[in-house]
Amino acid sequence: MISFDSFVMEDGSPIYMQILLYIKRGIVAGKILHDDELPSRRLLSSLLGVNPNTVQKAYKLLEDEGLIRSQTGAASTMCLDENKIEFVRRDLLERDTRNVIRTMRQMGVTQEQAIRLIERFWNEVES
Amino acid sequence: MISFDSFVMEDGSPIYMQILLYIKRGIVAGKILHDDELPSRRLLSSLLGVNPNTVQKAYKLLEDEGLIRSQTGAASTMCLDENKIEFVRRDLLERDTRNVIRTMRQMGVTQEQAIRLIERFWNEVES
Amino acid sequence: MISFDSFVMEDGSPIYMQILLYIKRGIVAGKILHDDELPSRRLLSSLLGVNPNTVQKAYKLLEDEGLIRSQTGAASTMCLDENKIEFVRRDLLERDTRNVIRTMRQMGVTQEQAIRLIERFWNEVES
Amino acid sequence: MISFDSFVMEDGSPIYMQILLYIKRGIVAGKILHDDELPSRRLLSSLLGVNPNTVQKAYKLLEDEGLIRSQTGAASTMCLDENKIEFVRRDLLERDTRNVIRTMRQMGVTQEQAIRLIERFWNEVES
DNA sequence: GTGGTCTAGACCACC
DNA sequence: GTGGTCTAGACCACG
Repeated sequence: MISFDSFVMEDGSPIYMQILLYIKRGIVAGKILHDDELPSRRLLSSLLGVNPNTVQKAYKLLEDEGLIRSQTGAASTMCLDENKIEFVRRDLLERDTRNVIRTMRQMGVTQEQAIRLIERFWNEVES
Repeated sequence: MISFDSFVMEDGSPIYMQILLYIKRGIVAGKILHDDELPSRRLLSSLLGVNPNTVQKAYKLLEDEGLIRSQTGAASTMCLDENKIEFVRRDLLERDTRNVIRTMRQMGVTQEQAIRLIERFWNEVES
Repeated sequence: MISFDSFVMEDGSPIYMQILLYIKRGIVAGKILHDDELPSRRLLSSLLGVNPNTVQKAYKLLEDEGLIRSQTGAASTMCLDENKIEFVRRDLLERDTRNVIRTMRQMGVTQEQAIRLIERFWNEVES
Repeated sequence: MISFDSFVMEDGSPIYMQILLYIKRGIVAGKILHDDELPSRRLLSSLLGVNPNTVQKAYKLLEDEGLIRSQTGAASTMCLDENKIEFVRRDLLERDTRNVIRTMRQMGVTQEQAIRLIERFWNEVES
């Protein structure tokens, strides 16, 4: 069963999108594998303290992307292969990195300063 | 007049918030100074391809924070001093860095890999 | 459920203000009581042929005044006590009366003529 | 020259509309007559403390209704006849009276109470 | 279904 | 031209 222990809710972006990205990042990290079972809508919504509809929306989008297989009466499972994983990896890793860099540069931070910032805060951030 | 040349619109967060943060990051970068003139709501909205009200919302929030001075019939101007700038800097730098790190860790990226990614993409990102 | 049967839309003042005043006048009239349920934003907006946001604005202002209690997923309800009712009564009765008198006097109508006009039209106006 | 001494600015309705109605009510009152001269845009705007454009807008609407005659280089003058006056009278007097009555009835005020209110406040209201 | 927010377009008052 | 407000429509999260 996929763990949501390290899920941290932020505000500013829709909850269903945060759930969706959390799962995609787990795929990139290799922590979420083919055939892994997802928690039920009901269970996850109670874990995260959100509405079941919100979880449903995230699952639905992942299913539309072909990353999740749902069947009534049984747990949804991940439906991955090397191609999909590679696609998600490229998409997320590059996009996130580029966003970081753009943000830092907007603040006038140099490459060296950015690296220093990451080193300084790396071990403080809650996992 | 404050330049929005390097503004890049993303999705996932409200447009008015992206505008607000772009300005705050310019303050941190030292590219936006006290008494600098802001583009009018109409001009900026047409530059960014959004509704004037969306710009208005960003400006209004900055005015509520005391970072902008508005008077009808004249251009809005920045209203900064050392204290305000330092406050914005601390707020943004930490928040952005922590977000980056959390995202990276969710993707199973180590500190060393994160630094490598930044080095690799730093010069590719449009300024 | 509070009735809006006798609501008549005019132009010249913002719709959200007309809705707000209609409710306040119902409070003064004793037709709207503590714990009465308000129609939902969507229902009322469709009844009046306006946008749900316009209703939302009126409700929000009433909530800010403490006259309405709202919670997502449930109907909004009136939140009244004797003090609030008396405050609204004094505010509205005087303000409306003074406006009437100023208008009439601008038109050169004497007190006697004004009373005659009211007597003449009183029973013609739709309730 | 038409006097604006008793003009009282309210909020909630556009200023240009208040000016327009003030003039129409003066017509109804018989205080404004055919061929009377209107103050210039510039003079009236400074008297009322508003923008010349706002006065211009009111004058323009009155001109469109045929109640005002404008000619460059000379003062605008009222352009009235019995028909127009009667039309304005019916329009304003009836509309205002009906509005008053509807407002009062919404507040649960009886005809007798309404008359009492008017008698009570009549002499208090600034002319 | 409920309340709340974000974006959009038109209008008002001012310079 | 400027800043500000009102109305409108779509979307989000919740019950």
